[in-house]
Amino acid sequence: MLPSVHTPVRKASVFLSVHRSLPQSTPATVAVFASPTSWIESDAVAQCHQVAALDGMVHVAGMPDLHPGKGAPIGAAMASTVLYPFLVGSDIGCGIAVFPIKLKRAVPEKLAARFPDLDRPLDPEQDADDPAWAVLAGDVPAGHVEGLGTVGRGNHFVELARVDTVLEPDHAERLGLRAGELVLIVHSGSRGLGERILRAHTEVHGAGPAADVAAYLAMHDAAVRWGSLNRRLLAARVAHALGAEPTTPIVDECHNLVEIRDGVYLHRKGAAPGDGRDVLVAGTRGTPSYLVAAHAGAEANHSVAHGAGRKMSRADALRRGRAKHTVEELRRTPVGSLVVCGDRQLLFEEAPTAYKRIEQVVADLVAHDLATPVVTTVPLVTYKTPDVGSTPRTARHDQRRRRGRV
DNA sequence: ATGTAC
Repeated sequence: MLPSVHTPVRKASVFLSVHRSLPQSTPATVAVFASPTSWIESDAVAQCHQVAALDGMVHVAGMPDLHPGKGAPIGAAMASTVLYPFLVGSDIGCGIAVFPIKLKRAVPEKLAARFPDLDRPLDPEQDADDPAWAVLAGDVPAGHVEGLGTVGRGNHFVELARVDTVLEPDHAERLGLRAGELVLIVHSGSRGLGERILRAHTEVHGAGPAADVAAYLAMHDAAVRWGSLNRRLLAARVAHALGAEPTTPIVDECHNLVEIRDGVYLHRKGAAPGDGRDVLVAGTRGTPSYLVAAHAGAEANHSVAHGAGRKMSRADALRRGRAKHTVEELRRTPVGSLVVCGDRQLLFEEAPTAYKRIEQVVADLVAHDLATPVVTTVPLVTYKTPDVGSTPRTARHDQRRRRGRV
């Protein structure tokens, strides 16, 4: 239920709340694009108002996947005359890309076993014949070679999915998508690079504005390029391992970044650019995703949701999930897909029940005229982190292996 | 979400 501080305003048949945060010389507006029945935590709305009270803030738009983050809400687009690095967060350049992939047969059990270890960085010797290297033509942004080709943790994943329902046939055709065809969906960011950039700022300025905007933006832009490059590396790596040709993405939008738009800094944290772009709104490890044509206007800060959005904190998902689910039912989902995840804790944290219903999130985007669904995709194999082998390993061994030293 | 410290 939405907190009482919200003043619901009926707009046609949809719900939208717009109000001002006081006191401030030029008060910022807050708008949350969700229906009254959608699950939005009051803590997340409170974070929107905290952000709205910051110096220079103009407008805060909460997406239907809005949920509380560390200091700032996730699923929000925040326009300000001042650039705040913490409103982008540490995973600068995180985004979701969609790559067509052609496979003769798609048996989840067989393909799951063929996924490469995406915790291990690309190795010049071990992966010498990997076509992923071709993606690296030219310089690596910021010279950051560490972690290239790794997917990371948290909500990041690489998923082999099948195009299911085609809702906009002409648009789908333009993207080269037909029902039954396969895609790789890659959700990953700038790994250690973005984290390093935010930390360098935070150590000196905390949650304050960027002191040297040009310097921050130069590093930020490199992290955004690094993230996109890494998604291509990941897709090429997986395609190679599955015996398919690497492809270029038909969709690749970054949902953690800042851009200069209409003369202000538009920070996006878990909000994808929604101005005439195609965006993959990720479901969960066990539910469909929606590829949408986004057409969000100024009131939504030209943004759309980036996924289902967490309904439970990681701690709650772990505690409640252990009582509710077995590892087996999380590894084999209701839609028949497999989840490759050797980390039991992560499996519970990322359980579909820990997330909002993607159908409701997309319905909210549609109701507010922010996006039009083009196709749905259904997972076949979702890769999170390597399956644990039969040989017990020490934590130190796992750490070394992730860094490519074993 | 992250690398690192506990």
